[in-house]
Amino acid sequence: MLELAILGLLQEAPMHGYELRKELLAKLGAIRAAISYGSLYPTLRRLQAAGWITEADETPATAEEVPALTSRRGRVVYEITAEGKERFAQLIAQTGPETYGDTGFGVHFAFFSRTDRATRLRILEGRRRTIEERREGLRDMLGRAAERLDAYTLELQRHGLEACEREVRWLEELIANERSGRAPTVPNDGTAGGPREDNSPPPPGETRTERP
Amino acid sequence: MLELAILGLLQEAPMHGYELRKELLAKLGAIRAAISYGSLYPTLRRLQAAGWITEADETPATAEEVPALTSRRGRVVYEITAEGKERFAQLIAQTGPETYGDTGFGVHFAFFSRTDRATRLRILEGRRRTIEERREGLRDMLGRAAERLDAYTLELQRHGLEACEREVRWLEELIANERSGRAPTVPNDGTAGGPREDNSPPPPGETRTERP
DNA sequence: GTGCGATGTATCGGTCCGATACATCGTGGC
DNA sequence: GCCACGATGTATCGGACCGATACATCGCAC
Repeated sequence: MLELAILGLLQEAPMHGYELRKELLAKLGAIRAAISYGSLYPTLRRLQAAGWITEADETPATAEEVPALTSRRGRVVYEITAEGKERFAQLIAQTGPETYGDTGFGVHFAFFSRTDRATRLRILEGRRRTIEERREGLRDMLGRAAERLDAYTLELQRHGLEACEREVRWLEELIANERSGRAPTVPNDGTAGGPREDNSPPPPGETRTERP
Repeated sequence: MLELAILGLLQEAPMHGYELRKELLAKLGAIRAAISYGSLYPTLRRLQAAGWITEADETPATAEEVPALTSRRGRVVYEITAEGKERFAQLIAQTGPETYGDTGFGVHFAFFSRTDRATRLRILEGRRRTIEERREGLRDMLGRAAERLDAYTLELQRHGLEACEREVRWLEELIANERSGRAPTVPNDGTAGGPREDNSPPPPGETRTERP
């Protein structure tokens, strides 16, 4: 998952580790509370060894050429390679069971603007399926095994069930939106690259319910 | 986290690995989709090495004494020791940052019926604090950095924000309930003819010492 | 001039997951 | 009669990720 996220972010701009982590937190903040250096740096080294990213020189060209009086242990800026972009495209398009788990789905979703619509639909429907199954499991639990469990455990299940129902509804909305031909690759800054088959308004956007 | 859950479950009855996993899934189904044997069995061995659980003989005494014609690779039933109960009490009472994360909170909550009220309140309030901070982070993101992010990422944040608001409201309710001396809001009629020794969900309970 | 928080790179031990292997048991279909 | 198949059951391996920790530089407030 980290691999996919790093490759995706480096497609927007070259970055060094610290920056990458902040962007990761900004983009995935809704689904992951933290990204550890203990997984980030090893992953970067792995990606570099695979040839998917490379170190970029950081000399801004305008800077005076200060030679290494201090050994200048500076930041290491990474940029994605052509093979890296290919790898990203492959990872983003291939779906499996792990694509529908909480983290996997979140990461894939965060890069939907670089995903073609067919894949987006496949992922949204797979996720819906997964959540529906989880929902049914919780319903069974609350029905059949209720008397075996204490009130707190029951309340936890009830809350989980509600979250499932809510997410299914959210997914329905997103799926309907994709099908109806909206669902844009949003024209953000000029950094092109993603698949692009239409324009027009964002996902559900303003179709909010309640919230006084 | 697994350690805590295993110790908690074995306090209700001795169990073997397979059974333990099913009970774990039943109790934690709302917060964990799966429990892997790859973590369960090593943890069991660790707990046994620490003296917190032991293997129990499984011979039902009524069975005919069939000697090992087949090597009888049977199930291994574990039961908790006195030290294990002590360990559980210590783990359940001690709160730290990891107590307020998604998994940690869920596991602690699932064993609230074995937790004294002061600790329950401490955990609920710590969790609320954590979620409130996550919520503020997402709000900032949606406010300040909105134009840097594409529509899908934004939608993900929005959905995450809503989930945070929802959970905070849920926690408020639970906290109010704890303070007022009631059990969690259970929609079902009580009357659970508890098969277990420890079927007192309601609040005024203190930590108990069962097993005469 | 010095303490301190942000920036920045890096490793280590440990937890947990997913895949895999393998063996037993009961049941229903042929 | 028998056998395929799914449930039960124990177990290991490699890999992903986390949390703690270490250390070094920079700007700035006091």
